Amino acid sequence: MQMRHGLDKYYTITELTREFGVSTRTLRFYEDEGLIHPERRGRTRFFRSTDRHLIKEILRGRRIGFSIAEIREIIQIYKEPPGEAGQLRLMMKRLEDKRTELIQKRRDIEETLEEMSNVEEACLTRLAEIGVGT
Amino acid sequence: MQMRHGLDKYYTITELTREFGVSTRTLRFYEDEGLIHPERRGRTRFFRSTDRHLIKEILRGRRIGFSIAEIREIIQIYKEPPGEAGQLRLMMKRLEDKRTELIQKRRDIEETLEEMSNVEEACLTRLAEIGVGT
DNA sequence: GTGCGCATTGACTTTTACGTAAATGTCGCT
DNA sequence: AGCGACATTTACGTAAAAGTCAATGCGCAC
Repeated sequence: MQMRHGLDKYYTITELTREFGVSTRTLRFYEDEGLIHPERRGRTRFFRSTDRHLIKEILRGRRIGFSIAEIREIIQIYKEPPGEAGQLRLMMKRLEDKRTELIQKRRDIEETLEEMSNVEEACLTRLAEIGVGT
Repeated sequence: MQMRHGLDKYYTITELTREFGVSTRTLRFYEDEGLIHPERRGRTRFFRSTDRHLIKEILRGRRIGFSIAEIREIIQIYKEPPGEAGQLRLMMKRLEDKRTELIQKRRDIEETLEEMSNVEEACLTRLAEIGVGT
């Protein structure tokens, strides 16, 4: 009995680099790091939609400021959630820590966005002043 | 005529490292990078409250993911907003870009927080299952 | 089959943001 | 004057995340 998933689209490496605005080096790097596992035909990589999805998540993690190690860990959790109670509890504690960190980060962003609005307004005012004299 | 600000508190480097949970190396590094300018008595640094405030902002920028160069630039803007119209317009464009980036980042964080909630819930369910058998 | 262009690989390099170690200075106390 | 506790300076180290470069391979259009 064979799994059949022939209808999944294949993506080439350059397609994905274009879609996500990253270099081929980056995607190969992620593969080296064990984050994605594109198939091969000869030496050429063929990416499944699952890889594409993973890449999306990796990039999101990157934007948030997660390290490769952290991202790998997260992916691992999705692939095989820990079964043992101690492991589970440990994981939940770390989740809690991460959550705190992210909430702080969100607050930081919000404060910064507000300040940026102020600066922008000041700029507009200043521009208007100058503009009058022009 | 002399400016008098004798009542400002001085902070030692270790006070600040303790308050902010960073190393002395980090604060000296920020000074080397021209982000802060503590005074000196002999070779010893004495930090004013303005430095302390700056450090707070620097660390916030760091948490958000700004590079030292970006942080320096932001500080610069606060110190002397550009006077010329072209400069102003350029700055506003870059502000706009940054804003977009930050908003994306905030969305990333929110998505991640949601997913974390899901994972956490799954963990709890799993724990309950195991717990029953224990 | 030859040339073209994209792919791949491996090795080396770079940048950022500090860490770390060693040697030396400084200050208050006794 | 000497001690201990911090501070400073200089210089080298390092980890993460790619960038860059050179050599080579593969497929296919002509």
